[in-house]
Amino acid sequence: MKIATWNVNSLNVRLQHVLEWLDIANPDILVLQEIKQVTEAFPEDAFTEAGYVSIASGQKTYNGVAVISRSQSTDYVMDFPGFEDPQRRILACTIDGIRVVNLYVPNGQSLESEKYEYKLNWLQALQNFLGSEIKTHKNLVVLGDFNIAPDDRDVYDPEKWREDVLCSPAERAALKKIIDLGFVDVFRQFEQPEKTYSWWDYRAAGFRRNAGLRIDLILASNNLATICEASYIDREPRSWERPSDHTPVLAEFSA
DNA sequence: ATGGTCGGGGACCGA
Repeated sequence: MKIATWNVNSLNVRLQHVLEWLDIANPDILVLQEIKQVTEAFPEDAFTEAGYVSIASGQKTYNGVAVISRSQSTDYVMDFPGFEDPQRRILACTIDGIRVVNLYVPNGQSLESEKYEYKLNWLQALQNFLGSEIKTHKNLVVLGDFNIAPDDRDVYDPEKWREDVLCSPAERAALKKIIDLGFVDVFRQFEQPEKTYSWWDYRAAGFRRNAGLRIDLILASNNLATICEASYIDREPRSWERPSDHTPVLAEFSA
């Protein structure tokens, strides 16, 4: 079972990249963020032709999440219970007995911004939701664009980013509380090359200089983590023409 | 700086 996450920064623009990558990587499940289109515009037929079923939760212009899978998905959740939010940032479903939670965590903009407050509130709602999900689903995988670099190892220039959004102590503490519910950041279960990132700024030749961050994560429940056989980042699509600023992150599970 | 969206210029958003 190969599971992947990719923030595509507009599926309208990136559909051919996604189809090409599905053909190369052949994941069983691919979750997407920032599809930036209304649900009705989601290109379901293109994924059907590629041999996948899909489900999307979109909105105009911003955000939007989708799940593409070889097997049918069921039991959808597209909102945190009791947390009013017009922004489409979560899509939970069950596939082949695995509970999959696809996330597009708010960016936060800056530590002084109201969007940062929204980010922290959103992370609290996520923690509440996952606290309940993990009780009912032994095999749970939570993956997506977390917009948090968990550790200084995940930042190309930690000193520069120390008190900045994506790296601030409050965000990292919120992530730790979520992981402490009973998850493993599976990428760190395995030996990895130094300076491995999942996002690079379009500006100032970020990718060429490898000035990146690891902010796209795959958290497996402790039970599921025991059958995780590999986790890695595929830099290739970031080198394609007119790429997303993120690249796919993968994990492989036995059975 | 760069890229996407909406809209028809330039503001907003991203990380």
